[in-house]
Amino acid sequence: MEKKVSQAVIKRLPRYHTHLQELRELGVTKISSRDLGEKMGLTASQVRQDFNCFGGFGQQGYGYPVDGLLESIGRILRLDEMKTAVLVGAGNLGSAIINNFNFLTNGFRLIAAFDVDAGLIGTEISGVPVCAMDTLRDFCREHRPDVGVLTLPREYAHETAALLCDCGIRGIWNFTNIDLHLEIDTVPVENVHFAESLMVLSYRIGDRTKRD
Amino acid sequence: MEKKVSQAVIKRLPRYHTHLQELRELGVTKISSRDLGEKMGLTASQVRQDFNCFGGFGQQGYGYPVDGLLESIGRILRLDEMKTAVLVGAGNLGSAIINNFNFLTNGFRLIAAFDVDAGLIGTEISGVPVCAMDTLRDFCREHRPDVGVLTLPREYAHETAALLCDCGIRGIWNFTNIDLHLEIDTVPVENVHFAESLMVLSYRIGDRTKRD
DNA sequence: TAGATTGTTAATCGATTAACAATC
DNA sequence: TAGATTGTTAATCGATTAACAATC
Repeated sequence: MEKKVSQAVIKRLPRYHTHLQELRELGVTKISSRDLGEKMGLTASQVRQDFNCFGGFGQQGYGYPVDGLLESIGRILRLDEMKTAVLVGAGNLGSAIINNFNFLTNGFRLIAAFDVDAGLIGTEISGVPVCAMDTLRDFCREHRPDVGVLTLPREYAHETAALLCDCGIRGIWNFTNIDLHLEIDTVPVENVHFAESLMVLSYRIGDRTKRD
Repeated sequence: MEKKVSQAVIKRLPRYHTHLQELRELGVTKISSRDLGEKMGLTASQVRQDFNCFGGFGQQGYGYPVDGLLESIGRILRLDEMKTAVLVGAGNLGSAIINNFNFLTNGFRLIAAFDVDAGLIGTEISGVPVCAMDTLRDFCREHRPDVGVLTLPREYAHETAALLCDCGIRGIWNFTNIDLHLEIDTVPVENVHFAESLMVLSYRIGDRTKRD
């Protein structure tokens, strides 16, 4: 029953979720693999293969119920279970993420931020308390956050990641331009590397010029 | 001579670049595919295959010269050509990117930001002037920026992307939680979707629990 | 020359697509 | 029942890995 789910499929799950949410908002109650695929730029075959990694969500001759499918995918992604996160590095990027990113709709409660800046410590950013960096260890031991968000300068990324792992963190969301995933492979790491993304864009627009 | 370069290879190029930069800083002058692969979590074969998409950068019996390889990859990614960018939406996320992200080291000059907030218009963020949203069209016609950075509310993403395309933008760097790449396929779009990344992490830590 | 390591071809592996029987 | 569409198996395609001759 339990098929091994490939990385490619997992990366598509959030997109399915987003598109299904959109459909639900539009009042659509059922969708065929063909229509969903078309909307997302995938083949109907691929959509069905993807869903069947987790079991039969559809009904022959009818399609997939939007609500049920959305809930199933949400459960697979564990969006229904509330998890907690701490953010390390409450500077520009860190505070932007606190202010902008909706942790709650993604199943996370951001319980604290940490920084070395004395001017920030003791304040709140969008309701999230900013604590002193040297209280991070004790805080994690006490509150056992599930995920650590790294938005600090790259120089401190490794040691902080190590500290978090040491305190039993379950995952790291890494905004640092450093490949953490290689050294710490006991704990899953997801990277958000702005520069890599822009470089790919740079390559792709360059390519385009040649064609003109 | 011109092999088709796969998406997978292109996505690895920025990582090669970063790792080679690191090596150069450490004073390393040559590296074998085996050692580079080990450092990056790839096989030696894959490293050689990747580089040979673009031509023979190495020397048999010796390896790859770090400097030369770095420069070649930089040129492939067009990091050596200076391009220009405008940012649309100078709120929290937008200003964080302006303040934090080093456009210059990625071959871009951020020449202006645009917003509807009268309080921001006329100010500067890290030396980047913030202009009124309704001047965007004229500005683009005059200055012909290469890339548009979308950090505005998702509701306005589509119309703004359309406007930019209309003014001859060559690429879009999209921070909006919307799949732009499907509708506008004349212009390359690179997406930075925070939520998707966190959902994948959520899935992966969930998975881990079962094993314990 | 001997050792090392590339460039490149062939083999393998995995993911996507196509096809179709099952069934709502 | 007839039409539609899934679930699933088989075929294809592409990417990764292995192997090895070329050569520095």
